[in-house]
Amino acid sequence: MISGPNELMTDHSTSSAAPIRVRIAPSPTGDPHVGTAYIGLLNYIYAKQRGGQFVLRIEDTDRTRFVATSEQEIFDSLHWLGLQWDEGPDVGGPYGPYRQSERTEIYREHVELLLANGTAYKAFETAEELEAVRQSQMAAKLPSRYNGAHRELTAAQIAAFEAEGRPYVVRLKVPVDGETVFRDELRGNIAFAHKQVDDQVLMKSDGFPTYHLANVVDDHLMRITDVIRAEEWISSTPKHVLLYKAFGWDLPRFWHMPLLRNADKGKISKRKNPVSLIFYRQAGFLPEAVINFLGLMGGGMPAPTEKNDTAEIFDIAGMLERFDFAKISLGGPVFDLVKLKWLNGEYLRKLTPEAFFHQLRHVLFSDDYLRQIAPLVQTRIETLGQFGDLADFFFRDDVTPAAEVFVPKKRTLEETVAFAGEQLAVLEGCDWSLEALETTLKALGTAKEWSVKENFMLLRAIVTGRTTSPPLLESLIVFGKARSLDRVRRFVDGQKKLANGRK
RNA sequence: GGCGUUAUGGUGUAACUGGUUAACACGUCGCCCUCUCAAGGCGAAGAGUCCGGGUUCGAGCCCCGGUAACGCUACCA
Repeated sequence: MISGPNELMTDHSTSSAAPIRVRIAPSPTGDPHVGTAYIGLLNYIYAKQRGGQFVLRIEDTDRTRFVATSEQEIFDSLHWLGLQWDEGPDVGGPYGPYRQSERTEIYREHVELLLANGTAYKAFETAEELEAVRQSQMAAKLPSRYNGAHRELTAAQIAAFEAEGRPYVVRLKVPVDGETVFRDELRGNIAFAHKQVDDQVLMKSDGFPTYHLANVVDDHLMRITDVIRAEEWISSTPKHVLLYKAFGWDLPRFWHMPLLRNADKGKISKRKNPVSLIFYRQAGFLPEAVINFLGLMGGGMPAPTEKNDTAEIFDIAGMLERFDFAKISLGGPVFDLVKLKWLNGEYLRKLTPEAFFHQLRHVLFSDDYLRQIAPLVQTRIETLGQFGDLADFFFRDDVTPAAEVFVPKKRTLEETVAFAGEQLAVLEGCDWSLEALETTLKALGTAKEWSVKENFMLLRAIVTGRTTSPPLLESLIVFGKARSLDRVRRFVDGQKKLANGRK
């Protein structure tokens, strides 16, 4: 029985008695992401339109990618955008804790339940062994999937492995035959044959759950009624459905939202687009404009139909009034920076002169920012009037240096641009501290046989637009990782475009 | 490779339950305003709705078959 999205939509809008509860579950693994804001906004709107609750949960089960400062930055960025949650690690709530790393005992108990009822099993292979299997499968052009070697271990075998003290993971025992069908509220029914569903690891050998387990357990325990998340989760939804069944729990509704895209249509990524909310804040985008723009992505709002119709300009209140989840369009929208800038300009122009001054004063020329810049220039100028001669790049958006400025004497344009690309790559993964920047950059220089001078001068030219500037590394730190990377990325992209144009 | 999702100008969206020359915004180009640049005003180009069949008096909307893009394919989320 196939039912269309519309039918699905209407059958719960009137019935569902449980109070609506939704959540976002960002991972503290780096800068707060624009995709988190997008999904966060949608969840917020959905809950508030229905008198429901919006929950923020921190998905920090991956300790290898954990970034200590990230959680606070997620809070700050979402608040900056005007999103507030009813429950979360910082505000508490009746279903806490809201940080998954503090719920490990809960997951452990739940895994025991699955082990006991036979819907999960222990597997003792090492990560290396699994990787080898995967490689050979790929080489043989077979679908890479867990081969199920430890699926039917006897009690004696398990006891033996455990006696050895061998670490193990717990896997979901996906039925061999049949299929799992679930409803996506925007698309209708989606079916996956069980042959296609892997025996997902639920509990890692370090005792932490994977997303799949933690997410299902938490959503159930936190009484989440609607899971509104990105489309990339569709393929793992059958695993989640199987888990709900294994526990004997009711399913939430699933809404998979289209993925934000780069201009080349790929899933939005930092290599091709600024994705850090910190970037948007520091670069002087107004939160109202960012929210408005996000609200435009994927439809949902009534569109303007007549000339000079201003329906495209709206705030969160407007979205609460008019946003319609049934009208979401499913094609992945391109995150078009050009249109975002236009919108931002609209908001800037609407500001009163006093409010505009306030923005300038507190965003671009904040005391905090100036205080960090001041020591970098103090010994290098003779009148205060020269400040701008040296520090202009801290306040500019476009510093594009000419080839004469950035290409070292003994290098060609091509190899220079290529090296800048290498700089970008290593900088992306680099901790934004003096020591880390210095060792990372120098290591790259050594590897590619670029002298420290060539290396640093190139980066200086890219970031400051000049060959003379305050100390490079200190400047990078003050200017910030998000904006510095954006500058390098734009430089590399721009030069590549020029090169293509010459061909 | 396997599975899944999606498909309207360059971009974001619109087109009521199939009904006249596919609409609006961004961008682009031109003109006006103007000391410049923006803003603002006016105007233009740009899609025949991924392709091929079918149903129908009539299809962007329905059906069938392709194609392409994207996503997933981890002891990441």
